[in-house]
Amino acid sequence: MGNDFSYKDKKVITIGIVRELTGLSERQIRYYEERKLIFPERSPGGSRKYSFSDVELLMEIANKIEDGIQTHEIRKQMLKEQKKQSQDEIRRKMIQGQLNAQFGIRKN
Amino acid sequence: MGNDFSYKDKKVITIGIVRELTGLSERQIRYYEERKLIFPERSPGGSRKYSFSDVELLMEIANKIEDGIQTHEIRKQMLKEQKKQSQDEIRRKMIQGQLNAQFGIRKN
DNA sequence: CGTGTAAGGAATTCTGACACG
DNA sequence: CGTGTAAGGAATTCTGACACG
Repeated sequence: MGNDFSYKDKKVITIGIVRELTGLSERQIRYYEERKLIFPERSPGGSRKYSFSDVELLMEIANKIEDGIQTHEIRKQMLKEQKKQSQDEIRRKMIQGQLNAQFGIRKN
Repeated sequence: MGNDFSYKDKKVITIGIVRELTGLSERQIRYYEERKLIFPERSPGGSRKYSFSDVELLMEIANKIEDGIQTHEIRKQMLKEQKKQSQDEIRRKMIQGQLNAQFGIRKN
């Protein structure tokens, strides 16, 4: 149910590669984490690991920073976005649930 | 024309992550490269970088090794596979070319 | 043939801090 | 506030070689 995720959300990219992909400095990338805009995983040794989704998100963040939006403001925007998305998710599931109840379970 | 590739073929994964994803030792991963079964890119400093496709390929290789197939044999199989695929690609393009010639250019 | 390992070095990453503003 | 930088240390990766078989 739901394509969920495959490669795009696997946290496998080290910060040096992210630097190359985004053009951001490691300092910037770590700072955005400090401001709770991005959430890499960690290797056993402590190295940060990012996903392709994270890379995309970092580029969006960079754009907003360039537009003069502060990290605090960006964070609020992102939280609002997340809330909207989870509500959509709930609606989708409720509708799907009703369909299943009426017509039986089928994939998708 | 052709979905080509997106994330799956981007070489962004370091050998330590590949080790975790595949369960292979770094020694094994490097050895399969030495035997020309896998072709990582390199960072400026010399570190190997793999794609998700590489990870999948490594797991197939590992299976064959377990079945007692030698690297040299695996390499021959892979070359044969590649030849078949590129021939399919050529046929596909020729047919597409004829269609374009008769009915004009359109996407896909 | 395929893999483990110890060796030494180089590249990569980490944190906390100072600086500027 | 957002970012650069030098500092010191730790984790990561690299190569070439010896070993076993």
